[in-house]
Amino acid sequence: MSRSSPPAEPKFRREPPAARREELVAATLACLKKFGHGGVSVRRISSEAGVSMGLINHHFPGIAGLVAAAYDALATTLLAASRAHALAGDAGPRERLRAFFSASFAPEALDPAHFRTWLVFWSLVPHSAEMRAVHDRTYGATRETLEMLLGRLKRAPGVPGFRVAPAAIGLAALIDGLWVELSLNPASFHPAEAVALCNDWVQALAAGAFPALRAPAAPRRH
Amino acid sequence: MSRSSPPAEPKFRREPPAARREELVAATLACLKKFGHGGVSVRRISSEAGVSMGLINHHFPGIAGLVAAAYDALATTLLAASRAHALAGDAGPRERLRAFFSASFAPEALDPAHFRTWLVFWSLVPHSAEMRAVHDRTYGATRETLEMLLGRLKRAPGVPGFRVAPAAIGLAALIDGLWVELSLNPASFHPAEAVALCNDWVQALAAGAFPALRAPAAPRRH
DNA sequence: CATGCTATTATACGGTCGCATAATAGTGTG
DNA sequence: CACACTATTATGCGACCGTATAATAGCATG
Repeated sequence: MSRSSPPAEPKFRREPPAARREELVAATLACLKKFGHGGVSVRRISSEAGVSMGLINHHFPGIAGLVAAAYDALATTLLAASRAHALAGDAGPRERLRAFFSASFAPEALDPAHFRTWLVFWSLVPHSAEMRAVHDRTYGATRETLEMLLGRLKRAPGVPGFRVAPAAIGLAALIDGLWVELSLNPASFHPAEAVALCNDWVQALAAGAFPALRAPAAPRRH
Repeated sequence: MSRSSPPAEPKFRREPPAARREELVAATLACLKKFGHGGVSVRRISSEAGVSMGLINHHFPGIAGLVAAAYDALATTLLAASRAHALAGDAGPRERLRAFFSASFAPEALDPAHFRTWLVFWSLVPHSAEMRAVHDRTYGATRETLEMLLGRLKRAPGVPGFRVAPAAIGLAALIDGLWVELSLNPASFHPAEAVALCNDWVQALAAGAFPALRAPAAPRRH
């Protein structure tokens, strides 16, 4: 019957390097979500991607470079999503910030697997210049987004001046700290409480209640 | 000459289990500081402690139990130190909180090796009931300490009422978030800025600038 | 000084790791 | 249709992992 006809399916498909790299990055993120640190493994990632081991070392200088690429991809994607969420529609500065907070504590952001992934990235930052570069760029972009949103708040009527840069640092830290604890123990407090704490922080800022953040550009008139 | 006299030094010393366990915990902390995740290794820890591999499995059910004991020991020690630092002398509530913040961003708290160690603990929490228990207890103790310090602030003259429990959650998150970012990139901002941001948060709380934290026990009179 | 308990050591086993190497095979080009 | 290019696979190597096992030896007790 079909014995003489060789199977038409090729054993593998040759893909352009860029596409294959994206596939490997996606597989890396999947493994990090599933296994955390244990997911940083050539064998696991290649198996997840459905390719052989050697392909990773062919497209990347090593597993460290692949993880850095994954870090970059995930961080960029998530920030873009939160940013778009905050900038959707035409709302006031407080509502936009509130939207950003809601996105930061949405169920998918509090997925334990997501936290696992992030911990892997963080633990690699001190050991790899490439990871450190990705972190610095990502954290800088987050701060810039918050500075943009806080800048709109600052220009709102009735809001006293404040130094936007350190304010963004403080707000980013508050968000991250709440997110970490909520990821470690979802029962510590309710995500809505986290959003409320962030909103309160913004309210206090807009009320000029943070002495050290008062703008030096607009010194007190004597 | 001395051929016939056997060496007087015994090959090892027999120690009571409790002392040996403490030694192993100390060696574990040293390895976590040095190697991060790579330090979670029977061989490395036993080598650090100067004992043989098997001793770990003799005194602990496995390496997970040992790490949990190390987590407990370190967290308890650090919190006690910060607590003592905040309660030293006879200062006002704001000064005590400031002392707590200073301890939280002191050079030894920002040691990269310390951060590495903490990341290992955090990454193990989701996978181990024992680690989770230690975290819950530790985080609860931290919150209680902050609640105690914030309680003193609340009772200070001229300070409007506020809900202490969620306030402690927010303050703990702010501290942790600043500490994480400072550990990831010491150049992002200066530790003094972190202290200033925490102090500002306390000032705003004492000024009643956090709407959602206003005490429900003193509802608005109509 | 002999004896027993057990803390401690030494070793072996099966497994996974990253990486290097050589062979294989898809695929565009002549 | 043959060829060359290289993406891809398959395999092997040395190192480390955690744990189980049996042998060793410190030390208290009689």
